[in-house]
Amino acid sequence: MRSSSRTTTRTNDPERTMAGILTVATREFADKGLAGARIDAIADATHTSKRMIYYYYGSKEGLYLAVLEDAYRRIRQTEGDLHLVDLPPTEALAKLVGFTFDHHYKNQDFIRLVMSENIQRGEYLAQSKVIQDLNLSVIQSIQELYDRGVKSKAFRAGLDPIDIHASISALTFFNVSNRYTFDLIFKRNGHTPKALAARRQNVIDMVLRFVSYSNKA
Amino acid sequence: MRSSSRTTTRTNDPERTMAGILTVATREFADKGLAGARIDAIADATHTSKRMIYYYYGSKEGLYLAVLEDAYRRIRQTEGDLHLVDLPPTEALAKLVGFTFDHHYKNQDFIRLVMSENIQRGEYLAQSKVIQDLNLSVIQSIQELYDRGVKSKAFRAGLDPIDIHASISALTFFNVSNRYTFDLIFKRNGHTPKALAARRQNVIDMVLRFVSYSNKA
DNA sequence: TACGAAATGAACCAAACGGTACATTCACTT
DNA sequence: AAGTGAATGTACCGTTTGGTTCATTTCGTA
Repeated sequence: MRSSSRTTTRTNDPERTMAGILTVATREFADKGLAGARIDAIADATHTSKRMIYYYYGSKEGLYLAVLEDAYRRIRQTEGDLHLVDLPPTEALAKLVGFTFDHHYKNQDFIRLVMSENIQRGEYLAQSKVIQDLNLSVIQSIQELYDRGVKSKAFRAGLDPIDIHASISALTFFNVSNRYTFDLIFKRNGHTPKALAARRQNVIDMVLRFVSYSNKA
Repeated sequence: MRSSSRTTTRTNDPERTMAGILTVATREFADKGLAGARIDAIADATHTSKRMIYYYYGSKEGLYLAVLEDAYRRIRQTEGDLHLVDLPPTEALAKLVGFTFDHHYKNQDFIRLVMSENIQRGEYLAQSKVIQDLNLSVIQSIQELYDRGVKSKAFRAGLDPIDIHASISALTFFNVSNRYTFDLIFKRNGHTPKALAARRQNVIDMVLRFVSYSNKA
């Protein structure tokens, strides 16, 4: 006696199954971290079963790694085409910072995964062969843009593009990563559209003033 | 038949027991996060037993909350006496930023706990009655120092002390919180004494340039 | 159209884990 | 010195959880 009358036509669709698992798993891992995430919870939220998770990803950690890699891959994809080369250096940098700010804000899952990964001392990121050859483009963009700025006397010389990137990341990442503790301690809501816009502008200003030769306005 | 010959002299020392548990638990929670931490692991690393953990702290979450509160309490204690009032505004701000940078670097456990807490959306920090009335002093310091700076025309007007604090926190926090993923992706070691000193100086410069009226030097 | 590999479902398992029951010992008060 | 509540040790328990076993169905292909 199985599904009595109905034709039970099961359709095999491995790619869809895998993608479905990955989507659900991303949410769960971003939400709870590796240790806090539950395979059963992921399975339940999927249109498939726990059996399939192990069939395709082998283990909880395998799934986590796949999620991590996919998250980085997606982040890389949306970056890139900002056409910074077409803009004068100051505007280009402002655009890059503003974009990064928005980008981090829109990809909180990614931020949370990165936090998770840092709590585990980068253990899984270190295992990934895929991830470690991708973020160079950002640095190249900054390098190119910075060199132009120095040449045109808009920027001061002697700065390290990776250091500039670190500052941009820090300011934009923190805005998302620490929002809960920060807002709680200072009893405010830093994520109203208004507060967010103000913070965004200050972050941009901060970076511009850091690289600028002089900083009026 | 119990410990056969020896006198078995057990010494009761509740305060020591509690403090011991807290110390070990802090390390474990900072290391693995709330979900990743293991009560058995904490118990084993203690000079006492799991029974005592529940006797004093009630539950895993009770212990975690105690750890969180204690960590914030300790951070607050070491802050405070910087005597910024005695310094001219620019120097005072530089000192505050530098101190915060070092302070975060020296208290990585605290950083990791805060990360953990943000992954859980501040759920436990929100429960704490103790924590939420402490960080005002930092803001007051910045406010005082900033006002002096504006008055002496060293700083430009119109900035928000909480926003300045956010920037200082972001730059110094990120340096610790994201060290693993950052170093991995950029294939470098940002935590040699040399790299650290350079980064520290840049962070200070960045904040000073942000508030400065003009920024030569 | 028969065949075999890929894909899927349902039930099950052993270990890990948070938490507790029960008995015992310490240390302070009177 | 007895009595009492606080403090501690040992052993145990029920559930959760990552992972698996076994059987079945799908579907491209020979």
